[in-house]
Amino acid sequence: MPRAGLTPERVVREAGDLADEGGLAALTLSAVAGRLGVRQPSLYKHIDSLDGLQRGVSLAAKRDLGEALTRAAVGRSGPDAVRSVAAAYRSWVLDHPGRYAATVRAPDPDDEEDREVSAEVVSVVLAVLAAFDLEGDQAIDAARALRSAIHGFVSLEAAGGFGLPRDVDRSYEFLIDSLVAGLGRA
Amino acid sequence: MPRAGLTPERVVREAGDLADEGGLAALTLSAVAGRLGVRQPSLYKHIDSLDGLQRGVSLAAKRDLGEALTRAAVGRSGPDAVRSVAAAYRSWVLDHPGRYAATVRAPDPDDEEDREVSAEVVSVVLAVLAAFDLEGDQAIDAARALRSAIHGFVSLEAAGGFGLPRDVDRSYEFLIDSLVAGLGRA
DNA sequence: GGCTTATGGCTATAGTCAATAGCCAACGTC
DNA sequence: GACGTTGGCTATTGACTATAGCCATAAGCC
Repeated sequence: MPRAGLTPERVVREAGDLADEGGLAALTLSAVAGRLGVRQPSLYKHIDSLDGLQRGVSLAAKRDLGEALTRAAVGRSGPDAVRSVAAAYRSWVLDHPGRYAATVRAPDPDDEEDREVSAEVVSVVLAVLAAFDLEGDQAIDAARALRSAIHGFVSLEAAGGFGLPRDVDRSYEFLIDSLVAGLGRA
Repeated sequence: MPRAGLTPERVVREAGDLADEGGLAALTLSAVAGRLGVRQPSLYKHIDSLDGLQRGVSLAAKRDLGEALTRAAVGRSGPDAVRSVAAAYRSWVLDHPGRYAATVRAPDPDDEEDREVSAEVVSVVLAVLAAFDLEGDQAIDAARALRSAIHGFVSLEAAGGFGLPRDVDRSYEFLIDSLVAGLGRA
């Protein structure tokens, strides 16, 4: 038996690709193994469980999303930065629907690594709102609001939830612009 | 064998209860059958498939949510109506997390019945925004924005996505108030 | 009441999953 | 080149969806 040269990283990457192509439900160990040219039980040499694999996909996705958001934020501030980050968020999700779905699963509250990468995403959102002169709790509220709006929109969009024939790009701009206009004037 | 007196409605209701108690993942035919005092294959006399059962749970949930929103809207208008509907939406979801999760699954685009009950929810949102003098596409944009914001917030909340120790009720109020303030000023 | 038919339970079973046990060849180390 | 570790493998278990086919109950009809 020649070795396939697997690593946890390769398995996680392939699992992410599979999820993006066929939805999170298509992420089965058999399917991942098939893609890697290996039998299903062999994966257990590299992962703990299906749950662990999904966690791996989720962590990698959050890291990647966080980097994309950071890139979108550099050199910008205020409403401009918010719009840029929001656009980057949505476009990342549309490119990686399955990986994004993996990030949504409720994490174990004392999963330190997960908290860390999640905090990074939140920190970009907080940083981008810094120019709005919100203090203390209001800054947290605003970050939650922006995250909620973006997450809600892209989730509904990904689930095919927008039935009416209205341009989705414009609706997204409207949402972000409205929220930006409303922050601090509530 | 005494008959258990099942109906599709009872099966769907029990399935919804199960989903609310243990999460959508806990919704298995064996578990539903166990609750109804019946063997798993017997359910197939009342439902088509697990997928069909989930669709049933989703439709019933959307109907129930729609009614709750309608009740919250009557006799109110403007920002007051928006806040009332938003509060009703969130509280319904917190009461029925599993049923709500069932509604999120991407429906078949030509499922007429699903389109109908989904449209009812959207129509409440549109009605509640009527006082904001938005015309044509802007009304659709605003409805999408409000739905996205609410859905995003409650989804993140249900998934345990708000780590920081800030009161969640107040963050929700902030979100809705900010959006209301921003509508029309974008 | 008795006959017929449709219906709603049941057992048995196939097929797909995740997961574990235990085997053996390939590789690294000395 | 021998040795231990590692990364594949087959076989198997148990949970799940789903189907096939049985039979008692309930409903309708004379």
